[in-house]
Amino acid sequence: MIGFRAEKMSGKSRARLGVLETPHGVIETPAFVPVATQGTVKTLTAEQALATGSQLLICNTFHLHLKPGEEVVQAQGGLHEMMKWPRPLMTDSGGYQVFSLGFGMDHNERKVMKAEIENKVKAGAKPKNIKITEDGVYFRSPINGDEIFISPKESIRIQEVLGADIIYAFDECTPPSANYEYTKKSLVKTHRWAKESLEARRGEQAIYGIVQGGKYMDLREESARHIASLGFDGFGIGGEFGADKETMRQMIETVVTHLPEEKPRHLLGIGYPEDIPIAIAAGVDTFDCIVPTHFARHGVAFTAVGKLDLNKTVHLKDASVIEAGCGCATCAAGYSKGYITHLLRAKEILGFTLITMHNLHYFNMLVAGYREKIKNGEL
RNA sequence: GGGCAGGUGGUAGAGAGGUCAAUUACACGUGGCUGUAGACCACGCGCCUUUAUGGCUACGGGGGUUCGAAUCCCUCCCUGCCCA
Repeated sequence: MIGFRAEKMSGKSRARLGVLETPHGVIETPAFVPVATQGTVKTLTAEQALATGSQLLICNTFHLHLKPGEEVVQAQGGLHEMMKWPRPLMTDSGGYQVFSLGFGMDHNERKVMKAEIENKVKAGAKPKNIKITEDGVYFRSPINGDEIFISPKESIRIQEVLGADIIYAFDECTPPSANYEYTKKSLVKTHRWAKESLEARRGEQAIYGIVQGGKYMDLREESARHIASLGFDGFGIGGEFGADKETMRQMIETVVTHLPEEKPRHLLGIGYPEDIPIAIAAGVDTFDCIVPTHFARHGVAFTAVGKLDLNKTVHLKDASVIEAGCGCATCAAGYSKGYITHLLRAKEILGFTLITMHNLHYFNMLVAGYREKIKNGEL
């Protein structure tokens, strides 16, 4: 089980400084949560991930069920032991894959759309590669085409075998292109699945319910109220929030207003550095995002002055580090931009590791800075 | 000296008379990426412009055949292998 206490509430926003206690240690919140989908922060050892200042990781139920299978993880002593990650873990339920392997794949749709889009997913629409039923979702394994059925009960069963500290209810992450009617119908299902997920839990793990509702404010409110009433240990806020950052801010704030103060809130899959203060100010305690790790493998480093594309040949003769004064393992050791650019161009995996370490450190330090600001009454 | 095989865009390598400014890959360039399908994807990549069913110059050099040549013929130059 987990415990959460807010140490300080901001007077300027809904932001709060807190401590989340878990069987594998405490997390100072707000906290950034690196993504470790397949039981690894891609390109890093657990020791390296720890060295970036990461406190909590999120793994993925669907992917670990597929490979290596939860029984293998169990035979390895559970997720923490297998990964050699001594600190807290959460597992996402597989609800995101209902989007990413469903409509997301069909329409080449992203979770966050940069502009208004056509609401082409209407009630009754069916994704090509998966089958969403009232009871659960039939997936096709991207590995070998096997059919994989995940229901709330099955997701919880898998998550209990995996053994993270915090698990999630199974939900449907709706696509940005979903119209009102589709989103509303999906929400009814997600709410029922939330209850079934909660009832399926047998162990001592904390379980978070997930608020959906897409970009529709009334559905978001309804969802927050409903999920808050079910007795979860904490809350995830999923899906997308409309076309611009201001809408996102309002949406998250509204959702948070309807969630109990004494329980932790996790924003799923957000965000870019500029999204982080928005989420924190709206009252979010933890948030995960693939951006620092994913971009690292595409050669992009994050710095105080913006993104730096290290693929570019202009960096080859640059002997300076990614960011002067940066305390990450990469910059502290003096690995130069030129060297990293060379590694990327030579397709040497060390390049990815070096940028991943920098990026995660950058995100973690950014959030540590916001914790400081809350402490000092500046946020 | 003789014989054989070749010379195509940054590189490798297709193409064997019109549909070729030339398949493809790599390299290169520019964008994208928000609970990870993706160490990935998209686009561009001779030059010019009024960006078009546009113009110009191009498949080693020169000459020829043909309505039309990267593709056929002659010749020169160069490269590799084999024989002397």
